Amino acid sequence: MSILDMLILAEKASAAKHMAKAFGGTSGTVAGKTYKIVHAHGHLMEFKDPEKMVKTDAEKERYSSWSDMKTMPWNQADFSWAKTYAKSYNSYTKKSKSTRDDVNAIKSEAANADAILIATDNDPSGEGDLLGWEIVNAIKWNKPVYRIRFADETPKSLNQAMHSMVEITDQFKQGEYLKSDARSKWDFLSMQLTRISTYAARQAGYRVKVINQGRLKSVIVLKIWQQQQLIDQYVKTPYYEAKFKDPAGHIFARSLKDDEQKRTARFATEKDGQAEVDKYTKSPVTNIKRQHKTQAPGALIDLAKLGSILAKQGFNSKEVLATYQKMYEAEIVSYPRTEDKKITQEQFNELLPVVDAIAQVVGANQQLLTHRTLRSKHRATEAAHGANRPGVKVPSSLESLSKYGPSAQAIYRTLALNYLAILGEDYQFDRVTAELELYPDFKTGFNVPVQLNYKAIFDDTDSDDESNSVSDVVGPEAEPFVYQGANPKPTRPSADWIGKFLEKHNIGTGATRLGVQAQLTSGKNAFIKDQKGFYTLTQPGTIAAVLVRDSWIGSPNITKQLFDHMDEVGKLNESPAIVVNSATRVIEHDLPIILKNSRELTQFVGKQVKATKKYAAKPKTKGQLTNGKAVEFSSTWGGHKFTEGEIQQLLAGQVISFAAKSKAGKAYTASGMLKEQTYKGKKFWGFKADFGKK
DNA sequence: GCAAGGTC
Repeated sequence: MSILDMLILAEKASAAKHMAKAFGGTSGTVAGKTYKIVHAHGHLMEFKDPEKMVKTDAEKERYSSWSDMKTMPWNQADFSWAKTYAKSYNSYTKKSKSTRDDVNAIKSEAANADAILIATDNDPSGEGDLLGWEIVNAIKWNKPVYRIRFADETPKSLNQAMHSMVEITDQFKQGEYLKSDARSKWDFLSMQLTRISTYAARQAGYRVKVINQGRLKSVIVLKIWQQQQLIDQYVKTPYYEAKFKDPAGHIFARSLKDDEQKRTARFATEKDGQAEVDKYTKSPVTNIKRQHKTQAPGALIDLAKLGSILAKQGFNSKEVLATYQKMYEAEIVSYPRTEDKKITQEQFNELLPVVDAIAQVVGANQQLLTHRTLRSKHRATEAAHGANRPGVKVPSSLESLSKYGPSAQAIYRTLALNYLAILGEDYQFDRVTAELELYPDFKTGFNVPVQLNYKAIFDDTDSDDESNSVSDVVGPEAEPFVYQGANPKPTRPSADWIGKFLEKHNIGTGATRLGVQAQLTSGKNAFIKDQKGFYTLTQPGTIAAVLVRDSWIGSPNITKQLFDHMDEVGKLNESPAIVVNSATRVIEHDLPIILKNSRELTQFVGKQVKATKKYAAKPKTKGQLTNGKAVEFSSTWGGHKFTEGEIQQLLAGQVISFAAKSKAGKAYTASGMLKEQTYKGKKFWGFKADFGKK
């Protein structure tokens, strides 16, 4: 006899905490059901390695290969799609640990319940459904499963959700689960492109570790590479154009809308420009208009934007993510991994009593914080977490935050000022416009600040605005002059620029966008070098990019297509198998392209190669053991190449001896036999010397 | 040694 009607499964600790608050405890009665709340921390399960999802020895060999391109594309029907406990990484202890204990803890609580309720936020990608079902399947649950979804974690929303729970016991009829499961399989299959790229780079003679490719990674490195090409190919082409200037320095110019207009107004030489200018005379300024305008504070920032602001101050994304996480756990800042850029009225109200204290800590002028209502442009009707902002717990000082990490003070200051700006009044300015009496096509326009208001707290505009120092006195006359301009230089790749690109194409999520950039910019095998937010590709990064030129995986369109099909799966209009199969179409298409691109690598990375030595995969010998088992092993050892006779002896399980060389170059006689060995947790067959008998 | 998606 069960003790509980319902085991409520939350996605993470903070959600479980909010539910406990909403329902009156970690266990009790809600909506007429007895319950207990447990929580995961994200995905607790993940796919096993490819070679561990297949049955036969031949399949295991096929799916272990990094060097035989004939083994790809993989046949996904060979896979069991079995999952194993994920390794969770703790940034405090810098240790990774299996989620086995977490799953078992949930399992033992479930033993007391009649049903499990998957309770995660209303994420249209279905990720909450997937991680819920992963746990339900892992504990071999065979009783009813229910589902609630909620837009935010306020008691009101959570209690409402409890009154509209639905039964979803058949997971294969649940669109959200099916679509997200298909997405995860698609992404998993895309790992073939990493093996293909690694192989292709080595074949081309590059001593590389792993050349990672995927929907995010490939798009990011290729985009940076293409932009770098544009910059390298950029030729500054000056042009000379007639403009006018008044005594205060205001420029009067024509607005050149298309290329045709630009061609007729701009000249290639200064001489021709001067000839054009000579056609004009000094002109009185007329039609001066002064219009009063206002501008409300901009949007609140998300994590990617915060990362790019701090990058300019010299903090790297990896450190910012880790420090932010620690500050979130201390409740000093709000939940990090959100895509929300607005907040709900409740979230606004919650913070209102402490805004003066926050202002004091960051040194903002409290007298500017007069707009104590939430503007509609910042208000969301639903937001699970709300935009990144300070928490209700206010630190005693900025200095006290240093214990969370090097960027802690900068994170808090930036978040706080950005948030406090929405409590400032609108920026007030005069828009002044004027034109020339003799040549009315020549116009000027500029803004004169009247009251900075919110901009005095946090200025969100890029600095390419008109200078504030221009005088607001226009005219009375303006004289023609030769203006020298040039075609614009392509933007330098930066964290901000990549963030906007990914967001525009809907690639990755708020959490993964910054995470992947952190991954690509750190470690020994980094693909991107980050210099105060500006990106350049390292040598392996350049190799990764060149290999995916003209490929599908390097195109933002592949994610769009994947998501479009996922939506159809979600509506049960399309079979998940079609989505998963489309990954195989990508491998078929991209494999020959990557191999072809590898032949052009020297053209782009040739000069940067440190080790010019050709580097090829070690030659392997295939054969059969006396028990019939097929094995593959290196055909050389210690500088010695096994003879045909030695290979037969090794396969027969015999001990052989030969002249070998140590790494230091010392000659000795090696004796040993063929053995199954383990390297970094992976099993392989190879010659094993018996040093005891040497 | 591999992906992207959650999480700490």
